[in-house]
Amino acid sequence: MSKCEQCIVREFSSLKALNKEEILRIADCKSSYTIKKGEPIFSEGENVNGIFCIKDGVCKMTKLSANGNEQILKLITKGELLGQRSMISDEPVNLSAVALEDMEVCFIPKNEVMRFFNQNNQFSMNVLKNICGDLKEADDHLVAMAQKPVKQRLAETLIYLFDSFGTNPDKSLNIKLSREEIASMVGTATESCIRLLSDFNKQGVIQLSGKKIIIPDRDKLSKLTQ
Amino acid sequence: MSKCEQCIVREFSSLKALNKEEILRIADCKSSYTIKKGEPIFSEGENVNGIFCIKDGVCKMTKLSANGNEQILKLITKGELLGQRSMISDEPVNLSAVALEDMEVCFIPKNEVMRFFNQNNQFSMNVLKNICGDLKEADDHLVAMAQKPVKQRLAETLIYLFDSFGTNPDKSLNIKLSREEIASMVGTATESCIRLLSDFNKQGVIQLSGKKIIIPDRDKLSKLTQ
DNA sequence: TTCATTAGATGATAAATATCATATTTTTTT
DNA sequence: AAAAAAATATGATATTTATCATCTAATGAA
Repeated sequence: MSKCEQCIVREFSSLKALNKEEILRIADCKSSYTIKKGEPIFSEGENVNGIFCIKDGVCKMTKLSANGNEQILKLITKGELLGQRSMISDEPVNLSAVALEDMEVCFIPKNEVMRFFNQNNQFSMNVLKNICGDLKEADDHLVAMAQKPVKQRLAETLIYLFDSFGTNPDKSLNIKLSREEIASMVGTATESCIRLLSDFNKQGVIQLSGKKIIIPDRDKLSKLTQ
Repeated sequence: MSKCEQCIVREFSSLKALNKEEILRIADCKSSYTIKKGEPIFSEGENVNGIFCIKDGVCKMTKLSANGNEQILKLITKGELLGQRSMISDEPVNLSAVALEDMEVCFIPKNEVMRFFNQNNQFSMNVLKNICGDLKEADDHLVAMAQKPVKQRLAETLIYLFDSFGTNPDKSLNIKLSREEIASMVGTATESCIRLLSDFNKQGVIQLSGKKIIIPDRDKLSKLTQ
């Protein structure tokens, strides 16, 4: 069992506020899991009772809409925490987390996290600011969904992927998503998404090569978001 | 200047965690304002540096989309607080608040609120839980916007208004909104909104009488949301 | 009250998006 | 490697939604 001291999650998340002693305590009580691509870390409605540290890999945060469609709200990647909101609200999680690639995660039980939360002011402030950031993002996202047409939303989604995951040497997006998954980020039908990608390709804003999406010029694509 | 002790905001908001002494302190440092219908309490991008208590009246929380349309994200009514997220993130507000009717509000400067925040654990926990609730709501709302057609979203909006503001004796919604405002809650064109309201009327799910919207049977309307 | 202005309503039409069908390509399984 | 399955692509069409035009009703100012 690792000591958590060198963990990337400690480096990048709210946990950076914890001191050595507190980190050791976590190392003691955490449990580690490997999640295979396609498997859930948790599912909408579950009682999670703790938070997950994403040590490696990427997952999608999804919610089933009433008509059975899955909406992807965001992607979470290594270094981040999952389940903070639900832990604080003391409610079941409202989103599912599903691995997009094989993942390494750790679980820290609620009572431990809440101990730090109550005794370490910097930690609780970090968590709070994180959630505030999520709320702002959610509001922005909501307005885009309500007001922007599919073409603009698709462009925004591609920019989001570019900014969050960067590109490979060939400038293809460094995140593996099916067209169906991109569509459910955008909030549109898979065929519409494919068609628009194809249009972007013809316009020269992106290049499609197999299922790879190449973004030669971020600015050019970015213009399509407004 | 009132003493805040009997204030409805104290009764219903996070402020209920404050003790008598703390409330007196607020009474001392607060400033009271009357906001006329149509006027903003604050606007997107402003540095607010404190929170507002809504003593009376209702306001809309809006955000301008890139194409110049206003989206109404939610309505805030008496007893609630405004500006918590922005104060905690130490950022300009990301939404505008505009009075839908004449309002009574009080402003509490940031340094005072933060003092309570740091010294009164129950208060900070209340604020945190509030923001967590907002985040959950925003996620749900986002999925509805992305996945549901306009007709369903309109029905949801009417249900939201019914549940939040109730009805007059004639079962008309007890909140005054123009068709344009309803449309910008739903995220659609004003004409489309009017047309659908007219359809609902013909279907007998609602009744239109002047600009009043009468909801004789919540359940019947509720069925249109799925 | 009367006029002017704004809000609401509705038709006609255009544009955006979804759906269904089917072909092609890619991936997985055998 | 071959066969099967799944994902991607694209055409045809239907449905949804927006836009523009025009009319009517409601509201506010003189």
